[in-house]
Amino acid sequence: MPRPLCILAGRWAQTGATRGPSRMKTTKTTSLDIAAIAGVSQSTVSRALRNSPEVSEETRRHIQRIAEEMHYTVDRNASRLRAQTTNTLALLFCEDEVESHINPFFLSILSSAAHTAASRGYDLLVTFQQLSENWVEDFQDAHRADGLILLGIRDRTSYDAQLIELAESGTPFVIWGLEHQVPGVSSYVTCRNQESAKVLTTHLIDLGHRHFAFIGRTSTANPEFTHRYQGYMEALAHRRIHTDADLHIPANSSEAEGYEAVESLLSTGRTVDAMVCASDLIAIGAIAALNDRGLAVPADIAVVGYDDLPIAQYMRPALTTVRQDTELAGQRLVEQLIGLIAGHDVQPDELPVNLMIRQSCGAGV
Amino acid sequence: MPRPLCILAGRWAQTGATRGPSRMKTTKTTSLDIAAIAGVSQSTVSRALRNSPEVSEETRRHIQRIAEEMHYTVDRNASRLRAQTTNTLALLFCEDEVESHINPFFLSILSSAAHTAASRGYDLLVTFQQLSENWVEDFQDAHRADGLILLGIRDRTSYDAQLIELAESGTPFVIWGLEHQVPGVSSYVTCRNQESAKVLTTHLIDLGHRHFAFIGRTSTANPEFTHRYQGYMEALAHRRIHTDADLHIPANSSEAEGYEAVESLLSTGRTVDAMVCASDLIAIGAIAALNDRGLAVPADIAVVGYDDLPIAQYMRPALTTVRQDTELAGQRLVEQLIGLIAGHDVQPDELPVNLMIRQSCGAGV
DNA sequence: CAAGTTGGCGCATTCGTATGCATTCAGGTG
DNA sequence: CACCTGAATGCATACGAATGCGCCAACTTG
Repeated sequence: MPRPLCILAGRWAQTGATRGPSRMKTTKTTSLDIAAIAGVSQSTVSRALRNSPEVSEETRRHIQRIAEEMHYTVDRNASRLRAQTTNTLALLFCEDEVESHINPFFLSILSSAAHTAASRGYDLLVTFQQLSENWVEDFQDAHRADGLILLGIRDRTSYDAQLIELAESGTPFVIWGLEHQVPGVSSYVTCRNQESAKVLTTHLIDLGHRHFAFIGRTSTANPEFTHRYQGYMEALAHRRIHTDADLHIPANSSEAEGYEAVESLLSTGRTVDAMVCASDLIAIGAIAALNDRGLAVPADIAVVGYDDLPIAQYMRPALTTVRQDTELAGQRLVEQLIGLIAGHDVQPDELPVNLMIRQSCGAGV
Repeated sequence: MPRPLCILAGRWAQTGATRGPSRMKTTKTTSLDIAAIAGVSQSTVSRALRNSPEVSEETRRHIQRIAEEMHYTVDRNASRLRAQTTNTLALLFCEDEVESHINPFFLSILSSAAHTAASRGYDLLVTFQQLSENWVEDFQDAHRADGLILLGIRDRTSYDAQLIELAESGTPFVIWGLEHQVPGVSSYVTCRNQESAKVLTTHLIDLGHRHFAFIGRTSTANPEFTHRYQGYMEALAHRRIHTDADLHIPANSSEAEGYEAVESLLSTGRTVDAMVCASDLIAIGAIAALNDRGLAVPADIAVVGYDDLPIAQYMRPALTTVRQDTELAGQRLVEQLIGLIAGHDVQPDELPVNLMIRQSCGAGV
């Protein structure tokens, strides 16, 4: 028996002058149209396009070919409404008012995260969020995103309450750079900050430096910098090198604060021959300040940073620093988040890093 | 007569163990729930929350208060499906395979665009798009976004066909840095590249430089650089300063190409005392190359860039460059796009720029 | 060969909101 | 006082895809 003859959905050419000027609008192609052409039901079309095992191989191919020919694409809003999902991940840059420009470092994470999300069929929503606002309602209740990626959370204390609320609401999320995990709900990705800072500092010691300073604000509030500081102190302790508390200057990650930190350090008149900066931005500011005081890097003083921004290898002297694998980071953030959304247990990642030895430490080529 | 007694929608506490482990799920609050509590119909709730003039001031306030107390938020998927809109803007970073890392310059545009979009009630979707893929179906047909913002289109020829297709599909879009307009459908935002390059070059001439080179690839393919080059040539012509064709070295916007360009320039043995780079990244690479050859900036040779990346003011010598107002750029891109979506006629923007005179040109403080 | 099994598909309903149209009621008019 | 007007609200449906359930035919099995 032949398939029943089908009537093409008869809704065409409603010239909808609603929006643009003179924008022609034939009614959009729907799964019903495809069904009619393929001679099957709409349900079958839906299943075929989602690769459900319930449709036969043959029918599936038939439908998929027609869909492609018709340039049909599943309407995401309808799909999402019905399935109660968003297929969207939200990436939040958490901003301080203090820090006006975002760390360029995050851009490469963003890029990698966007690629990974796309390849997994997820959309990526980007927002820049103030501390004060509350995300939970926005993202969970309004079905804006299935899960969150949090970048730039440096000040844990300010965020703690919100993180707890977020976790309690059951919204899956992953954090970059802060070891905060609620099994089944949230996870994190960090780099081996402490270990790498220790290696980096040891390298400076091996080069003969003995008078160290550390620039970067540490506190429970600032976990990455704190771990780097701990690694630094470990290396010094291990080699029995003394350092004073006033040789640790707080600074957030910006050129400006790096600059200021060095100015205040120099004004104390302390002797320093090596400076470990908690980020490249700080190092860049620090080197500028040193130059302005007539001090040469690395001849008079060695400086190292952390992040390996693209600029690091093109500065003169080129900056010795620690490269974090931002591509992997973005990828893992997304993969973990998708795992959490699917209800899996995921393991946090502590990514390996690479020491990039260049000239600013006095050892480079 | 009192309002009819209302029955609370009786759908609660279905423990849906579909997704997470042990994730409690009471049924989501809907506009029907709000309606029941407020003692009105769902339609009225919908209208009240959208501030429709059809509901009385009193009812509106009543409903809005209840909605707030219940932490109710409109479900975006349902709303979008019904209204056939997405309230979403897509921002595409158009990538070359060549250029692996994105210009940090774009990050600040992104940030500003995200803020502006949010304040207008739009979501911002970010993707990194390959040349080859076709956006039209994805974004228009699948209701992924109401309009597109295109960043990083440098090579016009490769994109032209796609831009035309996009315009024909009626998808509103705006482009950064490329003067491409289809009235009612697309528009653009650029900076006054030519004018500012002329001013910048004239400044170098005033400082006494006479032997110029320009580094940056120009072609119809690369409109921003081309305009900067034109401004540069205008300034030279105006002051009757001669320059040869081989003193114009092509380079895309990256440190690496800037570096190479200078190497190839120096290997020709030509005398040059001022170098105009089409972007800061190029200038950074160029300065590195000069240093590596033992040439001092600005003592032996002046170098200027374009973009005013954050790093520019912290290099030593600090880089003389042209600041583009990225905040305004992001804002205008979004505002134009929203205008186009609403069916308005919008005017392209040519934003003013600022000359940032620092040390690398030999004039700075 | 009858009875049970299963792969493949269709029917009907559902997701939560927006909106055209019908309805109601208060106030104004001739 | 009958009638009209308009403001405010309710009713019913549509948006387009996903999915539980039921049906049918083609098998398998004893």
